[in-house]
Amino acid sequence: MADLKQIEIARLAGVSQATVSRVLNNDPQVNEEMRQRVLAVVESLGYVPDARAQSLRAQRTRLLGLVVHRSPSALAYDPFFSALIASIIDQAGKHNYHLCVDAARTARSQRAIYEELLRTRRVDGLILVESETRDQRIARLSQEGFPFVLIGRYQPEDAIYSVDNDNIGASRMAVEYLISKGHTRIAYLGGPAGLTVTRDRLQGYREALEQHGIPYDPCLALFTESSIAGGMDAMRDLLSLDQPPTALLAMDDLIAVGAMREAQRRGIRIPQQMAIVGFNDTPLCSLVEPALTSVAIDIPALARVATEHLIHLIEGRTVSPIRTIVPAKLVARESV
Amino acid sequence: MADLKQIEIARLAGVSQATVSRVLNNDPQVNEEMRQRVLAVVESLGYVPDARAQSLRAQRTRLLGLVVHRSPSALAYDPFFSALIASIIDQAGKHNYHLCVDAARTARSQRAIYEELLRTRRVDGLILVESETRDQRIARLSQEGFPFVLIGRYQPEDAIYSVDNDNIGASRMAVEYLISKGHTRIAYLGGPAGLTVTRDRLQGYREALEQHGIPYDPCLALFTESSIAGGMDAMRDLLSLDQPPTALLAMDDLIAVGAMREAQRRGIRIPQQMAIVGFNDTPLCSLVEPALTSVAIDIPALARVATEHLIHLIEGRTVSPIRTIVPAKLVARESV
DNA sequence: TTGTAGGCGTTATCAG
DNA sequence: CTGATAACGCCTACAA
Repeated sequence: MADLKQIEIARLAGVSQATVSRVLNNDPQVNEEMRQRVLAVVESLGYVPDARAQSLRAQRTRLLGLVVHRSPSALAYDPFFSALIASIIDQAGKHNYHLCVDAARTARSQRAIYEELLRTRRVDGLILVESETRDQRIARLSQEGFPFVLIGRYQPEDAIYSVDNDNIGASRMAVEYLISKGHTRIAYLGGPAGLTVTRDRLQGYREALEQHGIPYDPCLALFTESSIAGGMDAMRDLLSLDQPPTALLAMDDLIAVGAMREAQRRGIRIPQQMAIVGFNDTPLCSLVEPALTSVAIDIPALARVATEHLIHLIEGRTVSPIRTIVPAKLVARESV
Repeated sequence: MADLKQIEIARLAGVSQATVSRVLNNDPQVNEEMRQRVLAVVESLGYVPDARAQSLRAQRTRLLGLVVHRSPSALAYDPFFSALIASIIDQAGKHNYHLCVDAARTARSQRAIYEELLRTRRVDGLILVESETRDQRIARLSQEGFPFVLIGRYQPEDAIYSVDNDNIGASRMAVEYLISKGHTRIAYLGGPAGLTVTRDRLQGYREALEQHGIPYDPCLALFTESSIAGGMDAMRDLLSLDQPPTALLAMDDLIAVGAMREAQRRGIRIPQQMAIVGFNDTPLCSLVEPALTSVAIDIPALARVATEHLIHLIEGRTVSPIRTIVPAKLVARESV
């Protein structure tokens, strides 16, 4: 039962091992009778081909890779990442691929993990997230000709496959919403400054301000890590300003919730004294008091496009690099 | 650059391919000079062995499998699972293993996924979670002699490797805490009734009641799905009872938060009119108002033990099956 | 239509 | 101590 291989099946069915292989691969030109004979044995023993041998032979593992730049605890509590991973697993499964997830805490180990995944050919392709302006990984992977897609942005935009939210537009929309509510002193809480998402959303923020004749005040644009603690820190900084803002757009819900908590801790009422908009529309939004207004990202769509493009790339159906933009929308709740 | 193999290295170093392999595997009996010559070429070209070939040859992939019985969206928003996955990735990485995560929505596809992972030998071993009393998977895997560990419980307990929280004890402790606060009408909200966790925590609940002479009322023990919606439903049921409870222990934080929300929506004050204890001590606890008292599970410890035992099993260091219990503790906040 | 045989890149067992 | 050589299980020309 344990070490079943095609040659065993062949013996029992009285055919050659090659025929077994052909039957299993639906080769149309095998005699119907033999096919049945082989299939009968295969079924009865529950034979399934060895993925390791197939991987070597076919030069592909049917494994997709995703490396997350988070410590385990940060990953665990970031609903955006959890949702993304879940959606990718789902999509990959539909195409008969599996997902191999790795985490890289330190910058040094990041490098090593990407190298290992790439060079060992353990995975057929990679999905990249959280791109930086001059992303080392992207340069490396393009140069090696390794299949990958980016969820994010990279320049020049037509150089690689990428999928992204309409970050600039979504951010502009969110700020315009705040302006329409009468706010003019609006802060922006970004994630790490190097990330393209941070910058794109900053740009949308600035565009909206400019369009409404509100001067951009650099004191109101802060960068922090994507966590509740990061949001709390940022809010402390904002409140120590001479002229604190009356509204803020945070780059994700964790930051927004952290900021909200810190403000409330100091007796500031939301939304009366401080309006807050988050990003990602995670379930957190409806759990906090008041419920958080947030920009909804279509994570399943992001995952779907990324996965499908990657599989196309892997399977050699080469099309020219494509950039896909997934729309976002504002979900109004009580925090504005 | 692309298709580098040992034979290329061998040619450039002027040795045989076998020697290259030996050097890479730290065979102590290769001449130091040759070793250096080979290593020089390896370094300069950045050669790394092909994992696919190694997998076939060694009959192992260095991949661990985890199948999550959740729909993508449910998985995404369940902090317990996210934390568990993250911790396993972390541990596996330390032993040079990777994690392959799959999700099985329907019962039918579950079966298929386990079969495929097992039979194709795509992964070297499996980590199982959410065991049921008569778990099909476990019977199957034991029978096939496939390496696996269970995070949960299965009987007989010494038949397999398993790691578990002290669920009975933890639950008893939580209920005793509620009793010490003067409650006598205490409800239990379990997850799906077939799961051993659900039953174990129910048992601890009953033991605590019994010990304090409080009769067990089956109307107060409800089973629902692990989600906020599940908790809301359950609370509705509880409140429609003739004698609603004044306190409740929920099997996880999602259920607890759902129950809390529903109670608050109906004007019930927490903890004055209804005390609530959750399970897992996820970050949700400090996000809700009032902050949720919860039983803290040591997820990293669970992941560590499970991963290490599994790797032992895979690598053939056979010890007799072991059951490990990880202690839990109560984290008191404001909801009691 | 079917069988034979070579090779995917490694590792490990032999001789030398 | 090193170099041929044979697997590992599968797929696919090529030959029959």
